[in-house]
Amino acid sequence: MLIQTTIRSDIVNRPNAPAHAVPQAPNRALDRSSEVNSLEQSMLLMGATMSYPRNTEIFGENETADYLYQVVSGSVRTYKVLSDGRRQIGGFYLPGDIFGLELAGEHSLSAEAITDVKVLVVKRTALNALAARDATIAHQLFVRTSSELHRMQNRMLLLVKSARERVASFLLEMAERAPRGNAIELPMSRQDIADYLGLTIETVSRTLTSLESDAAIQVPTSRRIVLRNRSALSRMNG
Amino acid sequence: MLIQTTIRSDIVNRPNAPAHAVPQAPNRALDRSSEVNSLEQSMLLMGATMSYPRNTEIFGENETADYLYQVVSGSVRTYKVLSDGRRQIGGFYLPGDIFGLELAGEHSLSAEAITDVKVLVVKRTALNALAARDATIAHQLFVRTSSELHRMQNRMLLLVKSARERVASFLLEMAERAPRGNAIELPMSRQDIADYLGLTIETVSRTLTSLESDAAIQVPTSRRIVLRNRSALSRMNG
DNA sequence: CGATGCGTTGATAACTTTCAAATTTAGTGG
DNA sequence: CCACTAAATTTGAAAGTTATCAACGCATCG
Repeated sequence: MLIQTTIRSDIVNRPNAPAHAVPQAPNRALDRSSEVNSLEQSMLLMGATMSYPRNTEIFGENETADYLYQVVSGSVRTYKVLSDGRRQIGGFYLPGDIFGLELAGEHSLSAEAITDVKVLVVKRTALNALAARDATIAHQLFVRTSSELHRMQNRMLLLVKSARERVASFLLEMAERAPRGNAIELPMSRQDIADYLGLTIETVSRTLTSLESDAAIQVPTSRRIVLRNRSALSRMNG
Repeated sequence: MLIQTTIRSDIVNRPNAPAHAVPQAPNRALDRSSEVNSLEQSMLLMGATMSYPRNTEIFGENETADYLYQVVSGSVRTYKVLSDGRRQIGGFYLPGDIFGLELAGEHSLSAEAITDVKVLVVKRTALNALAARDATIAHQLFVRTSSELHRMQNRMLLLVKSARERVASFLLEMAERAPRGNAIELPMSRQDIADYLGLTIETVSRTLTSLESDAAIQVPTSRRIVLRNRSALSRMNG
């Protein structure tokens, strides 16, 4: 059985910030930073940094999953292509996020660089060996897998809603993950968003336009979105 | 952060079979049965059996998650109700399946008995204590959480598809989980199926009728479905 | 029986996709 | 730096899919 697991760091660096930058967010991550650091520090010690240009593949579905990745800078998407050509995006990974953790031997999704990307690459066998003798590391892996499961459950709830609700949820999710006040800098295209939400690009575009005319958001450029009324967006979330 | 985790046993007993029955399936579960048994046997030793009548609550969203449950007989659904009254079903649990494993203190979904149900109830603290001193148990918990994540990912793929594809996937999933040849005995109502697939009962009903007229299935009674052409159903799966 | 719950079927409305075209943005070479 | 081409996004109109509203059938249960 193939498992594609993704782990989100509690400490999300700003896009393009150097990997070793101290997170400037004065948020809740601090109260368990020591735990977070032990896994992240281990990865930093064991890992090598790799660069991938925009739109290149990091790993492919069904390749052996020998490595685990953490985004240093840039953004990554994982995806699956169905037999009829439709593409479903599994997730977006921002700096600090971990992706590509497989339980079994093969990746169940492919991963691509959305922008030029730097990733920290860690050998899976090395991390497993560490987890075997360090219960803290093992626990963190478990916790993060569980977190990812929780995220999936929310995603599941999202996917049964209307286009408007899906887009609103997506915007709130992105705003939470890369906080810059009320503005969001989207690294991904409309097509990526559409394939993430299970909609078409036209529907995503129209929905954004509609949210803008309702004064819930503002779209100064296609990749930049300002949240004008978060509570309205939250209400759409069900 | 609230985590609702669910674990599916590799050994799925037939509905209504006694908990201690030796699984009669001559399938792939055997090659790691010793591992599977150690968790299941531990639960059996530590747990107490409880009964819940049809349509009663086993636990509620936001209740403290002190226990973990394994279905002995009957079927269970987990669900979440959105603020506008819509209900999304998180999963169906058949005999052998484990549900209600939370990472944090509270359940993120509610659980109800679909039919009269017997469940094995295990104190979470007891199982955690066991996992702390038995790496095999801890590993099994991790593996099963990962498995659940994998199932969620497939579910995610399912939810972006058409009504026909969703229903086909649902039928194949149920057929795989409770194998009785080509017939499926559904414990849940059309409303449950609809809330699981993110559709309305009318659409589910019409889709079943349509699949029947295409000779892909046969619906002798509303709760009993015979798969007549699995490859046709699989093709719909993308 | 009559009431009630569940499932099916029909007609219509709402929403999303599809197909097509216009517009804006980004990238490239002079 | 500007002009040009290609790519991405937005907008429009029509078609397709699913939801909604309504009615009917069927079984169960008091």
